[in-house]
Amino acid sequence: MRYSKQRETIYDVVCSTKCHPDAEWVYNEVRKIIPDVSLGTVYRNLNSLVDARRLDSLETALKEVHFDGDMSVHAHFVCDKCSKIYDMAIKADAEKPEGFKVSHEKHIYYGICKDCVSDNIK
Amino acid sequence: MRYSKQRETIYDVVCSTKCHPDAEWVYNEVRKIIPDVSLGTVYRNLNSLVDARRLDSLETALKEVHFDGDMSVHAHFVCDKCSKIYDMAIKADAEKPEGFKVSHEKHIYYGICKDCVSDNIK
DNA sequence: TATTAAGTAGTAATCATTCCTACTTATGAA
DNA sequence: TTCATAAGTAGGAATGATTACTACTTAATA
Repeated sequence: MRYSKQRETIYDVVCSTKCHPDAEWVYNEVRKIIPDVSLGTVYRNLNSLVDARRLDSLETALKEVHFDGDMSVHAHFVCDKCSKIYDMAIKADAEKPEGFKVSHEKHIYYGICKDCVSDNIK
Repeated sequence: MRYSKQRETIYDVVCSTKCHPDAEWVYNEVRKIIPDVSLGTVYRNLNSLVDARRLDSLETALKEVHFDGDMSVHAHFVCDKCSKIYDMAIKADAEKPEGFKVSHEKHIYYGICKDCVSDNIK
């Protein structure tokens, strides 16, 4: 994989936020740095960065694809109400099935986040 | 939610297989029972069954949506080579932070399955 | 600095999924 | 058992996120 300014900018943009952005958000941020970047380039590179295991992707209940530059093994919590995505620590890691080669894993919890729970009480 | 023959047939079809089918597969199976069922009806009911927590959905690395009638908490292993989906015992659990209401969870492992690993050795 | 294969911008095409409309049916009340 | 009505459906059109295509550009290597 050859160096490209576009790909590294896309990578930096995803890594510099904790908001778990989607492709459109990344596109808009990258345009602030490379105004004529194309949306296709953003999609292509997000995918190749995920394939290269430099980024992670996750899907919300609404089937939106979001990206995460934090490649440490951790879980996500997606709020069904406000759609905010939270990072969560993984507690236990148990037995691996014999003969299967796990290359990466996704742990997503869905529900109502702290903020939305307290909004309901008000 | 009112009874409909279409919805119950769709539910039965998903529950009667362990293959974690996608919408198209369900559509073709349901057509064997209700020949003039429409694809829109299959999509609408798969979604409403997921919303009603009677079915589960999961996405492969290729962003295909698959369905599962087994609502017990378990993980999935998706083979990056043959795309087969396996059921697995839960390996990882997250620290559920105070105040968050978890309604359901997804645990997906990606990699190479036992069969494909041994194919490579041959 | 010349070669070339990988990468890009811009735009067109794709296709899984959703939306729309007129018709059908389950359900509960009278 | 009608009847009213709101939920559900078939069939087809529309949507929109993502991918594909093409001519141009650029990184990497000799």
